[in-house]
Amino acid sequence: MNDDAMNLRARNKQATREAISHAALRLAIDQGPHGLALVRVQDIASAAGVSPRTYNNYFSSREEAICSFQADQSRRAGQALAARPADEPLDRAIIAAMLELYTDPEPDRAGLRMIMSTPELEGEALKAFTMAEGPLAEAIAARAGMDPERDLFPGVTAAAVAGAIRVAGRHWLAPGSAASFADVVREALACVVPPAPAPRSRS
Amino acid sequence: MNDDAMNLRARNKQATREAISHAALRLAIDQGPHGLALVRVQDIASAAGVSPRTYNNYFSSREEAICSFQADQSRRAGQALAARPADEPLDRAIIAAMLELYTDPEPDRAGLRMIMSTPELEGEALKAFTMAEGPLAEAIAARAGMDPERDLFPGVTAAAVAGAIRVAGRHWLAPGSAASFADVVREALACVVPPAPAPRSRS
DNA sequence: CCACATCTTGCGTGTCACGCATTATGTGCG
DNA sequence: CGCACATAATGCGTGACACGCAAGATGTGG
Repeated sequence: MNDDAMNLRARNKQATREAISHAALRLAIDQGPHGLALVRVQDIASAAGVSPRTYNNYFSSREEAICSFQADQSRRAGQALAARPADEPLDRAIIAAMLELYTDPEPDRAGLRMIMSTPELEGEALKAFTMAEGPLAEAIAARAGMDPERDLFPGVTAAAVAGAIRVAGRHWLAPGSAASFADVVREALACVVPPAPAPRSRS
Repeated sequence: MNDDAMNLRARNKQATREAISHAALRLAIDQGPHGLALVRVQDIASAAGVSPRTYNNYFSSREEAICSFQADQSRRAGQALAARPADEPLDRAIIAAMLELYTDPEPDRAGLRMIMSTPELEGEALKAFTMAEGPLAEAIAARAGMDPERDLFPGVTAAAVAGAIRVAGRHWLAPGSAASFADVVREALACVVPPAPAPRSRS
């Protein structure tokens, strides 16, 4: 009961959080990448059914609210990789994990285009994608038997993977690309993922 | 004469721009990563010897002003790579160019630490490092004989390189790292730079 | 059913970005 | 050598925002 009871409150919080985030992204998409300034905090709050002050209890900027979904997704990158079977080679594990995480439902083109090609959102969008790096680096280090504090490989590889997915997204949004997002991500990751992880420990 | 005359105006602009940026970074460093909110626009403007309104003619946020130096540096990444001899292999060219650009004067530890480990600056800092990617991708594509619009390799590699340098910076700032920044960057780039560029064109 | 914790809300405040009009500072030409 | 023009700097006013604070609403547990 403790769990259920606590979960009730926690889920209310989560629900309003998602309501605000969803409303913010929706309104932003409606106005398009060039009219983001027209999306007022008041609009987001009322669209989410909360007070403007409450909105500010969950997010401290419009940008943060709009990119919240992307940020949450990136935060799961670590556990996505950790969930892969331990005997899978690193490169295959990374590719499989990232495909699961980012292409399980094909991303919403409008939403992704909004957060990736709106100048005012660039900073928050980069923060959102970069949030994958920490957990990813931990998971990579665990797999390669390295110390993420001492060895550069995990952190650098994580950054490369996150960057590859970001570039894949940009490419997928570009006009004239008929490929599925999964194919683009595969091709992008193939450029940076080490076929042989070369798990040398630091000298 | 046209050049000199025009240069006078342009150099005045550049000078005030640098004055503002420098003052902003200086004040931010003085307050430390935890007191950025105490750095008022008015302070930056008066420290730079300009009006607060003028400050806002050059930068539209404190964060942008503080990270301006890093952004300018990143913007030169493309030409740094393009300036390498054409017969140099891609991996060596990238490493040499990045070492020139980012380690020619060893970075200022206080400044780098400020922009890399201040939460409020994270978005702008990422934008600053990411600004290297576009020009870098162009230069890589030119070297590999690829089309940066169609092939993913240039863009992904550029993102990986920028990410590697960012991670190298973080590692270099961590306590207990006695290595020079150049060594850290070398080691980081070794994790992502393709020893053989594998210049296959897209099917 | 009641005391407590947590969430929501309204209000006030200080800061900020920016449009607009005015003044100062270079620029090029007659 | 000035004089018309372009560009930059400044002052002012406005609208919006983030956030601290305290009161009210809503669950939570005994």
